[in-house]
Amino acid sequence: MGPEWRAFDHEQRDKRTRVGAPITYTIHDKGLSTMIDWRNKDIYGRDIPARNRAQWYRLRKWQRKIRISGATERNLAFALSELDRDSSRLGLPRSVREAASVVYRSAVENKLIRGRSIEGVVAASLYAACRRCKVPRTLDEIAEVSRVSKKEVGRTYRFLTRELNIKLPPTSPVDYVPRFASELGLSGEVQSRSIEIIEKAMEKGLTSGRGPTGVAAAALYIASVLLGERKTQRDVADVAGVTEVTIRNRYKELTEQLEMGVTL
Amino acid sequence: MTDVDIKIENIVASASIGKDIVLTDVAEALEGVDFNREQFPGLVFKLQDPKTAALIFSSGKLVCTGAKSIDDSKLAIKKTVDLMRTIDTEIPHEFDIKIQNIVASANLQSTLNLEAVALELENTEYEPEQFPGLVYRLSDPKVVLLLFGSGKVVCTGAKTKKDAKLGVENAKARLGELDLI
DNA sequence: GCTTTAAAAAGTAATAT
DNA sequence: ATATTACTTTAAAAAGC
Repeated sequence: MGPEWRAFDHEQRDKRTRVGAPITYTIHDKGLSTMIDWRNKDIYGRDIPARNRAQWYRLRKWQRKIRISGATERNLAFALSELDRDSSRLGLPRSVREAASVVYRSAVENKLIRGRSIEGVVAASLYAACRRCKVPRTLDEIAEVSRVSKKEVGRTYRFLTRELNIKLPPTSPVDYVPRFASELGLSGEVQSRSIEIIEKAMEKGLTSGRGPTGVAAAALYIASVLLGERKTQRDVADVAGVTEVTIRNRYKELTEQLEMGVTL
Repeated sequence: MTDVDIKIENIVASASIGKDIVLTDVAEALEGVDFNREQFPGLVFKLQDPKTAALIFSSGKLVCTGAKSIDDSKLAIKKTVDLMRTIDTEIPHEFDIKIQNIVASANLQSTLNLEAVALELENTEYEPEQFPGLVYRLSDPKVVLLLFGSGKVVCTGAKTKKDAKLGVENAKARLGELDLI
């Protein structure tokens, strides 16, 4: 995973360099930039002739706009670099990263960044995008790669979804199956069986209030045993980020309440 | 219409004694006191009967939590202030007590499919990854309910027992209207 | 927003036996 | 492997950072 995301990261960094978007460069009014005095004086402190005042005001107004858009672009560039970093560390495809940037940009357009950190809004946008794209990451995983706490990612996510009217259903355990199965090296048959188990569980109300990752982990564990590709609870627990106790609890509940025979 | 039994689990009340308090004096004279000004400006005093905790501030205002009934909450505050008066005899005998929040639990006697409730019911938040309960914000009365798959409910934010009960009843009625119960 | 208090719900986690 | 203990969420007040 190392080389891949590094290459990804470098590609993005190079792209940014090519388009010349400043990331960390502090732009003060140096170099080509010229201050337009806020008093009606020229650079020698002389009053500006009345006939030139109108033009002076226009220049001042124009500069204000430039300075503001400069800060906006600088922040957007920083946000996008954060998004690239988080996304690559999570091994997310470009489409998800782009979906997240759409959420972030609309957050900016709706002035939702005020009082919040760019990192936090980026992390929450990415969390939302992952869910929307059906490749969910847990709040813990998002918090791990960003330098935002789980609490703040969750809080900002709720704020964004509420303010931007983004309606996302709770994450389905089904959406975790492909990723977990892949990391465990489980076949497509096991994945299909897991999904069947989860759907039956949902119909019988066995998923209400339970963590999606725990349900997905238990379903994968059961399916792996049923189809002769047995994985240990420890291995499944590790990829799903839950404890063996949780897998055991879900496993018991599913085998008891669904028609499955004891396969332990 | 739908009679629901509510059990009050906790009450938060506040009061304002008309006089400033020297917290260090109270801390030395009473037992069951925790006071770290750097950590929190209020002095924490735990009363055994009614089993409550009071936060006492130098301004003479205090907060009482933990009581299971409005009467207990008021009694706890009076007992606490009586103890404070043994240190400062100038403390008035008359002062107002205001109930700020009531937390109650109830049982809808019917399991709930939370993912369905999340889809149909308005003003809800359901994130099972974070918490097993579904958060339902009611506007009339203005309370917040936590709905669980078991049918158990927690209602908080009410200032009267009537509103706590009404909150659960209105939530139950709404769930019934949407065929979610 | 945070700090502190109390309490319920049910799931999950960490630690003890 | 099971039994505790503890933390997640909700509301509200207090004084101050």
